[in-house]
Amino acid sequence: MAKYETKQRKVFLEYLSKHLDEQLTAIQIADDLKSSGISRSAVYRNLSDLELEKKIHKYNKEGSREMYYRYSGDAECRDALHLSCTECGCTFHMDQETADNIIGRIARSEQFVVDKQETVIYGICINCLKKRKRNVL
Amino acid sequence: MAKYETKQRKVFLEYLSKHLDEQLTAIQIADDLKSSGISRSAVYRNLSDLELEKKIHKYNKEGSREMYYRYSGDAECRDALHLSCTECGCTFHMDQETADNIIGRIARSEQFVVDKQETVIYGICINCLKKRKRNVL
DNA sequence: CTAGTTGCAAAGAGTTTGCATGGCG
DNA sequence: CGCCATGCAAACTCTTTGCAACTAG
Repeated sequence: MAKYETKQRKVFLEYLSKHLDEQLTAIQIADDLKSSGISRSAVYRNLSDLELEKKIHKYNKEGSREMYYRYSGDAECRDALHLSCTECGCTFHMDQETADNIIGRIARSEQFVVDKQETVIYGICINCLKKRKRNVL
Repeated sequence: MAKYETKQRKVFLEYLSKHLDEQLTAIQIADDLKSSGISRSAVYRNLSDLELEKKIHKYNKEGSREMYYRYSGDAECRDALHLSCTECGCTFHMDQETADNIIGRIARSEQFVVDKQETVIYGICINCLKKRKRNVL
């Protein structure tokens, strides 16, 4: 897979690099790339190629029907444990030391080896917490 | 919602209680309940009612198109942090002390409040690890 | 030239919905 | 009796696929 560097694939990968770690649906991507002359099926096919290469994470969000894709092309991004805010959708990496500590602790107390790639920890980020407090006051 | 106790709903809830914390697809459930005379749409409708009541968690698994449902009707189950094996699909609760410790640590070092209901930690359980080792040897 | 890639439209799969019927309270 | 829930089938949405045309190497 991904043997030829077509102009569609080039534009597609460029697009993803600009949206590292964002939560995107296939249709969002396809719409954004329509003007660049990339078909919906090319988007789907390239997405699933990347999924097989483990460069993109495919998942879904509570209550929605579509799949979401999170591109984390580089190794650093792939090795990190992700935190994702259910309110604003922002996603970021957990500090490595904290992550390693947590994963070690789970391994010891639960005999369970965490898969960093597969796991996303959901919750509320500090900004959304602050916003909430503001609205309550 | 859920104002009348129909015989379908009764059977449906009974079924779920027997499959606490398991990963089920709507179609699996519908198939299992077909013989009890419950239609596919009733299953879907009851599932989404439960989702609104936060008694069931809806999500999807990497690489599959359908949604999975995990019923955790009782409060204890809802309050626990779940670990799920990507190999055998078994799901269980993290020890409360460990969970609280981890969540506290993330709150402090990342300023991020984990949502236990929404988060599932994926990885490999001890049984599957052992199986793997056996196969390697 | 050969094999991978694309675009289109059609097929698929899972889920949702409209409407008439039936059952709970 | 009134309202909610059910069943059926049709509608929908997102995704995948077959196939012919195209293009990178």
